[in-house]
Amino acid sequence: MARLTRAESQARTRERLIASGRIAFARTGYVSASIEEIAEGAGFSKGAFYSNFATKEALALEIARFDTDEVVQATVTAIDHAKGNPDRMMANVAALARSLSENPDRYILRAELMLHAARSPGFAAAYQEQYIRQHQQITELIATLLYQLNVPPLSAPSVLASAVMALAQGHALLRPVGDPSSFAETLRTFLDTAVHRARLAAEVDKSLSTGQPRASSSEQPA
Amino acid sequence: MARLTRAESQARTRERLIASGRIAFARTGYVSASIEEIAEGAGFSKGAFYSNFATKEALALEIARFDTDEVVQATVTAIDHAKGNPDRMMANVAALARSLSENPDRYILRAELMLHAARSPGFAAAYQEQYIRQHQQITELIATLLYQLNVPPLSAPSVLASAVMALAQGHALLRPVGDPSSFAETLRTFLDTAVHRARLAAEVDKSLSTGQPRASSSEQPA
Amino acid sequence: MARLTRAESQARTRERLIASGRIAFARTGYVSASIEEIAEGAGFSKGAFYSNFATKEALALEIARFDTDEVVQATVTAIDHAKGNPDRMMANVAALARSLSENPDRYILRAELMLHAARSPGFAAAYQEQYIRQHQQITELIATLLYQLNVPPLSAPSVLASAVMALAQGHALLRPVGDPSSFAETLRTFLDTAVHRARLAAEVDKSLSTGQPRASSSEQPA
Amino acid sequence: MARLTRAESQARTRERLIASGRIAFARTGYVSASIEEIAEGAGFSKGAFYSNFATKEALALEIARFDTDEVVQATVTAIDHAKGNPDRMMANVAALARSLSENPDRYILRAELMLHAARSPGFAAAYQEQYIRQHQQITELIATLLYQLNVPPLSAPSVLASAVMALAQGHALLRPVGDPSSFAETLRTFLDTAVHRARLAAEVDKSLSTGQPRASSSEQPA
DNA sequence: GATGAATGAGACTTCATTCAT
DNA sequence: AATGAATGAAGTCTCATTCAT
Repeated sequence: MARLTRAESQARTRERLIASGRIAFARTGYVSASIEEIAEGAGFSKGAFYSNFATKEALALEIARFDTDEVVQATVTAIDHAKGNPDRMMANVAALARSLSENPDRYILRAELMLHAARSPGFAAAYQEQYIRQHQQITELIATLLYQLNVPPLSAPSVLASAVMALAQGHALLRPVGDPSSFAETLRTFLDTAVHRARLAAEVDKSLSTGQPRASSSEQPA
Repeated sequence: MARLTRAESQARTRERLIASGRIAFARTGYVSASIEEIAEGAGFSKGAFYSNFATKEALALEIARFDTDEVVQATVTAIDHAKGNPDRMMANVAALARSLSENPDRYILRAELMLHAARSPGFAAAYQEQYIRQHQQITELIATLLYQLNVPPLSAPSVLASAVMALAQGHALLRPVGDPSSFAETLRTFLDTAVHRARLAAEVDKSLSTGQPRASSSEQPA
Repeated sequence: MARLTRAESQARTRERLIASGRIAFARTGYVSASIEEIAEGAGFSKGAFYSNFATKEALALEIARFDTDEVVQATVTAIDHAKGNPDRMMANVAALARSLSENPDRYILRAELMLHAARSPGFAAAYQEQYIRQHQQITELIATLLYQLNVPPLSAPSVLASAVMALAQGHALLRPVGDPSSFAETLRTFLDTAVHRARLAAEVDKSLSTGQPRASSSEQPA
Repeated sequence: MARLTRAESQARTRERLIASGRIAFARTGYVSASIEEIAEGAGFSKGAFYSNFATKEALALEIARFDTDEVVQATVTAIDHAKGNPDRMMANVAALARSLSENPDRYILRAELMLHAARSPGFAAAYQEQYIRQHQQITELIATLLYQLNVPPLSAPSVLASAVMALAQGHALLRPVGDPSSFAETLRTFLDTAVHRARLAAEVDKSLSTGQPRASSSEQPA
């Protein structure tokens, strides 16, 4: 095996601590998760933690960065791989939503971080940067999707992005108290409806101009 | 002033502790809020707390009950006061959404409780009861609203209730990290759209049967 | 045995913690002495310590107060018991010096506190109050002594008080590095000299007026 | 510039660490000063520290040696430069006292070391060697001074040396708690008094033998 | 010789909880 | 019922020291 340089070795340590931290924060909560638990989960001592992060909050921030990177990357990929094809785009977005919401830990973790942000102004400011990055990317995803579907948006894409993010976040929190509904499902319904409506609208325009009757309006949900 | 009986006096103490607990849990977080802080906020000592609640979790549960009672009561009132009038119902629901989301502390508190539920099976079971009560009431509110608006639902009312609750919850969490969007606004948009669509659908049906042209489909958002 | 009231019981706890703290600070040093060590020395748990003192520094301050009280009290007694008699006063002061310097722990403790004062402005301000109390009392002791001995002072009594306190403090610190000299001895020498000089001066005055020779000036040290 | 040899380079590192250690011990205290702080102050890493000193205590010892060397050297110079002239000697001693006491850090540092000596027998033994060197040198300074002034000593010069060292040490510790008096001032007073007394004594002897009146005894302090 | 990541003991402090008053 | 002193476990963080690079 190739010997790791010192820098590589430390980067590995950091990565493991971050991974362990994500698990610990999600499982135990930001406040309750102990440095001991986090370090041990990564296979290190408490001291190693403090060699890599000044405080627990510093780790939380790094986790937020990591988490954002992942989501942004996945979003970019979803857009790029669709290559302008609306059907592929729909499928990609649905798959992305399912994949993200399939692991509720991500949203539990986010809830922890957001609650911490509500109490720590410093952390809030730093976390905000990450939030904005994600929000912009999702806004772009939505705008692209709507454009490709040729669907006039209900609201501005950035507002829709907020709504989508809130919905995903909220769903994850409702689950532990017994709510069986799923964000991916809800989103899927909206997407299908939007497409259906787009197609329907075109059809209606045509039928209006020819005087032919169309499908009943009860099939056209919102 | 009339002397309070022993029972009344204790009930008062409980109430104050519950009120203080809501504030403390929202401000400081469930884990970080100390019994001392809660008791002091109610004007009592730690001992008084333990005379009224076995543990911190027992208080959390009582708080959940209280919170649910408030929301259920407000929902019932919103339905009843509409007296079958769709416009009044629309206004009531919008007002309810605004009033609830105006105080983000309620949702911060709920996030705390939901996260705690994710870790404490006992608490989760107990909180679930409360959640179900709210969910049923909101389902009824939605069903009633849709019925009065004569709008065919996108999904089952109970699923819509979950979505609405998730959206409200999610929005509250997004705020501390800088998201400026508002749940009440989002909901309002949906409501208006739904009404618009309902009216439009009726008009379309009519125009179709008479052959008259209708407003362009681009005015029909989703 | 008489049952202790709650207040009495806590006062006892405080006293024991203070006593234990004095020992621990002197033996182990202010920084190194642990709350555990202090509490255990008093027969309590760490928690009991924090029920009585907010921080280690708060204990240090209480110790300073206690220490000052003792010294001030002893000084007052030394003055009062002399009842204006110069010989008794001399003996009292010498005894006081011996008794204080016989227990070097007091000065070790003081050195710890003074060093801490050099680093903690808050503590310095609070300790200063105690220092001033002692200094004033010792100034009074010295002024009284000089007056009764009818010795014109080398400097202002308050400056002499500083010198005496510094000397006592310094001697205690020199001991651990092997200096065998003693503050009490040094002070005794000064006192005897002062008296001797006072007597001598009177004699010289007399001899001058009668023309009788006196003892050689080489017997009159400084 | 000439390349430093390996040995020279290491000597430089040691010197810097010692200088940084003096500052750190004085500023932060022996116990609280961290190796990191010391190394960083010297522009090195912790590793460099441990390449030069086995433990923190080893550095303390080296610092003690350094400090002693400086004082001894200054004392020797003060004696030598006086070249037997009493007035110059007086001035030199006064200047030395002022220069030493002008930087209270030296005495803060010494207090730290002495307190550490009180707790570490090994360190005490080693520090004692340094103390003795200084004490002997100061004893010689005092003896020389008294001889040149032709003043019969109050006590043995070595005892006076202890007193002077204690006084200097004590004064430095009293300062942080607000004592405004100064060792240099105190010493100056003593020196002036001693000289005055020496001159006076000579005059008195003369006046006694001639029957002439002399200055009032109240001008002759002790 | 110098670096600094990692260790692990130990520090101060907080806090849910108990219990005598 | 209410108080609050005391407990003791647990948490965050510091730091002297080691050792591979």
